[in-house]
Amino acid sequence: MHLELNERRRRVLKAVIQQYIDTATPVASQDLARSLGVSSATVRNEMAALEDAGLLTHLHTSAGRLPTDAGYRFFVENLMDRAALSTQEQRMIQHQFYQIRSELNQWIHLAAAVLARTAQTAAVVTPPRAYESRFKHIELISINDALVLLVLVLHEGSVKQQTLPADPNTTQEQLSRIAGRINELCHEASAKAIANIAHNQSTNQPPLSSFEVLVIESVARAMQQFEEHVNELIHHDGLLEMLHQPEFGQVTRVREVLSILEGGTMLESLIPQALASDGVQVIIGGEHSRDELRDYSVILSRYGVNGDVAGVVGVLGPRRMAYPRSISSVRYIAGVMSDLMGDLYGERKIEPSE
Amino acid sequence: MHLELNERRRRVLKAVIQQYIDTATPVASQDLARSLGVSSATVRNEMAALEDAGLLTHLHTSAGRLPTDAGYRFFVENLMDRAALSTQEQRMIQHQFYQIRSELNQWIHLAAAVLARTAQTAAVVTPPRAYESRFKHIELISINDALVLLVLVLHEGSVKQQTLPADPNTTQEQLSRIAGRINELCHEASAKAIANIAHNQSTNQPPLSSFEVLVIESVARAMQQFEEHVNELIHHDGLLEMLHQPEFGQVTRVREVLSILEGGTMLESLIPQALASDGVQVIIGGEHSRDELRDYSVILSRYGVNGDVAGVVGVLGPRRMAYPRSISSVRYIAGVMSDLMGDLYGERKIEPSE
DNA sequence: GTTAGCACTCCTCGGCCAAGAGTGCTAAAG
DNA sequence: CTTTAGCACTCTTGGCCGAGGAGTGCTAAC
Repeated sequence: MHLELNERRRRVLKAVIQQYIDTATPVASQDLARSLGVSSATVRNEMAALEDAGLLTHLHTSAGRLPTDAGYRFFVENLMDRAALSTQEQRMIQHQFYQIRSELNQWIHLAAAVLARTAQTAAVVTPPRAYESRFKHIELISINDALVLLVLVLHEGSVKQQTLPADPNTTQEQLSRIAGRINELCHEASAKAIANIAHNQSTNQPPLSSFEVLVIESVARAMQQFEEHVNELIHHDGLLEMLHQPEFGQVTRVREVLSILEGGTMLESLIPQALASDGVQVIIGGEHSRDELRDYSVILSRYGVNGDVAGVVGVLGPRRMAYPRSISSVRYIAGVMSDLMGDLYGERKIEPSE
Repeated sequence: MHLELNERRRRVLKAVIQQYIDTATPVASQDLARSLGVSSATVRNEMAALEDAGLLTHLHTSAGRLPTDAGYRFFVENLMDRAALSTQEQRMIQHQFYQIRSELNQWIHLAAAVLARTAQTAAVVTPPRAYESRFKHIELISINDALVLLVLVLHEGSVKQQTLPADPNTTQEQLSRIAGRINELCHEASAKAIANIAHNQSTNQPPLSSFEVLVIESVARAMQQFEEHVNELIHHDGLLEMLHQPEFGQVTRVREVLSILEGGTMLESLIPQALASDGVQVIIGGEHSRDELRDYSVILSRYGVNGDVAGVVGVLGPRRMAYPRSISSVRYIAGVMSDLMGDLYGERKIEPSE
């Protein structure tokens, strides 16, 4: 991967990629001659060499050069200026997260919005998910004669709600007592452990009422669903802005992007991969085996608290993407979100029990 | 609006519109001659009359006819067959809602998905919102030494969560006691009433601790925000499928739709209008004053429990939309959702107090 | 009132050509 | 051996033209 390239050849490659990212037009030898202080013929020779090396290509004889996947890859790994976001931008982002730090379920909206604006492409964010969710607390609230609202709080802070049928005339006091008992029974338990509590009735003293069993089973089911992330949704933002990029001149491109985002590729393939990796993942075009990604690049990072709970944040854009800026943005925002989550319950890791 | 049109002329108009909806191609006199049992010349005469009446138009001399806004309007109000969904479809939809009836926050996802598939256009759904939200219940859950999770349940069943800073070493028992006191203080109260509780400290006996005031203020703020629907989001689905329609041949169309959905037109203009109206609203093309809607039609219906809590469900598509099917779908799904919400807490309306 | 016939209009699409962009090669210069 | 000027060559792009075709509007006959 790390090819032998002399200094000037690297400069040419870098210049081609930067200009192509900037203008979306194949770059001609003439364009670089001036800034490199050599003639266009010399640049052409260098370009031809880079093309032999598989880093550049061109669309037809009389067209300028543009990078291949390998070219972009080399750029990202060896050539690119790793510019961080300006401190001003960092402050703004921090500030916005600070504003809503208490509203957990707005995080993903904010993260997607900020990332889309900062990286100037479409952003994707998944909500944080526990590897193994642990029970924290339930609450039972009477809604009317026959219905009860079950609010389930999981350890990493996510809240699930559900309604359950109840015996008529169950009072709120009774419900609170029941909730209290279940909270003790299920304290810190995993989904499996809770399912067992409902099934191995005999060990419970006094035995559980049928309503209590129903509640416990509902809790177990909700936690299992949560772990299998049946409900996991990808939130995205910035699609509209991305459509102004020239690569989206025809509607099929738009359809491709939408079907990557909403049609499963993201969820089935990219997100799991990002969850399983450390650091920022950069996937350029056809490097990924999924054919529908051929013309797109994806930059993803896990965020969260190590080994405890994690989500994914990142961007999706055309292969011709502002890699330096996008990578910095993804890295920075993943960091901010991880810090915030650390504040919320990272400490618990250090002080083992509550 | 209700023009004088003889029977045959109505038949011609209806046939033109149905065929145009079907094929997206201007319809020629020849196309209708067979099915109407007259010659193409006769059809042409009728078409010319309909054009004079402002119900049809054509793009250039040698092109077939297509409906104007007024033509579609006449069709929707006087000509269209009001076919209900098949009982099989109805059962399927009912069944799907039944499956997730307990998971309130999945309703809008399901509704949008089902509607998009049934009506075969893009669907939009807003979550149910109370006209004036009333306090139901809070719960305070210790997350770690310095942070507390506040879970707020509103009367119509929605749940808000928020984290608050707390004195170190506050125990869960203390928090539960505080929650209990606040639950009593705020019982069934409105946002304003709760804000007053926090401000008119003097009336409280014993006086509220600073943490209690913080909690109450947070509750009041959350409820106010909820009423002003600062956070109200429109969920949509089916965009990808709609892009296969021939009107989306160029990307500007896609941008237009996205900016209607996400750029404010929906939220600022259409949703409030639908919330304020009874029944199914049909807005055809330029009938609405917003220029960006010129080429689109919108069908919206309020759903919910009358005077208590309501949301909006509907579809957005090209003007050439399958009105009969879309209108039936929107009406039916709004009905199903209203029924479900009625089950949840509509009864309360009949039995005045809890 | 209906319809056959026909002239007329306007769009669509393919082919063609000129202009332009940019390369690759060659041969000369450094 | 590297660099560069020069030039022929290739391929795209955009405009233009003209044939073909679709569908109308009108007129005159039924």
